[in-house]
Amino acid sequence: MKLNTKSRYAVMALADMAQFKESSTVSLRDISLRQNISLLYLEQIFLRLKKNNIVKSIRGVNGGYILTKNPNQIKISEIFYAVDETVKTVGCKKESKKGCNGKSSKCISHNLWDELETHINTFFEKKRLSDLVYNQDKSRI
Amino acid sequence: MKLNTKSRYAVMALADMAQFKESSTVSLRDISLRQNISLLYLEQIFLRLKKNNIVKSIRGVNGGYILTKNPNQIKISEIFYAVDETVKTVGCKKESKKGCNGKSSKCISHNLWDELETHINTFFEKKRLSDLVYNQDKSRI
DNA sequence: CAAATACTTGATTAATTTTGTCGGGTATAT
DNA sequence: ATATACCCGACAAAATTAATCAAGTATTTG
Repeated sequence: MKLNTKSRYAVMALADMAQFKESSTVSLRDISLRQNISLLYLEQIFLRLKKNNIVKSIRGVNGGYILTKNPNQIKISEIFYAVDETVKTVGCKKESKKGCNGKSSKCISHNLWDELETHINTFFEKKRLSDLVYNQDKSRI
Repeated sequence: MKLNTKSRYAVMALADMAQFKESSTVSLRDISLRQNISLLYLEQIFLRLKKNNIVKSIRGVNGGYILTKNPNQIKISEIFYAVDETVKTVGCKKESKKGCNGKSSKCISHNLWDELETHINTFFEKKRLSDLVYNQDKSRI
């Protein structure tokens, strides 16, 4: 199982914003430099974050992005949802008539994967952006 | 985050074996038919399971594979380890001198991903093959 | 012993997904 | 005006996953 960069970068970038929000807006260029993430890729990610109302944008010189809520009100799960990251553990489509393996029933391990999905999603539901910002200095290298 | 088929098939196949173990050995051909998994792909998977001592093989006619332990002694985590499935949430190598993003320190979200990894691995450590076999009929379609 | 079954192994290919980049925009402050 | 910075769809490169192929070896059974 691997977490993709899109969701990882999204969280990193938002945490960065939460941390460096002295100025009202934060430009992607700054985030790009500080977090070492490609600017063009960040743009792609922030379009989605904006569509999902996690940030709002201000155009033009001195423009940038602002968090729409307090970091303690932003769940990691929302961020993941915004960038289309979902936890997929089962092979079969839930809607499909046929079961996981083309048979008429659930595959033998179906329930396990369902539990796993719930287990992971619960983690993301509990965690908030603020958990990163205020704790991240606790155990640096 | 997506679970790959290799680990999913491995668990399915082993659960199948645990369930249909009337005869002493179970052939991959049977598993292939029952679980709808490519025989050739199964062979690849079982080589790894064998190397990791989760099954042993008997060649020739009436041959097949046998679980080396009781299903209640086989952790899902061992199975995953055997087929090289690991949970990877962080971008940076743990050994590398440089931090996650080429900087000298851990990235801002590093601890979160570490926690996530632990959270998922704990799940796999707790679950055993027997949990699948004896429960799987509880809520079939 | 011949034939069928079933495991063994490394290499290679096909398919998919991820990870970006590109090119052209538009809005705003100075 | 011009520089900055967001906006957006399409596209391409890279990596990974999933699966197949080819050519075996061992064992049972008639």
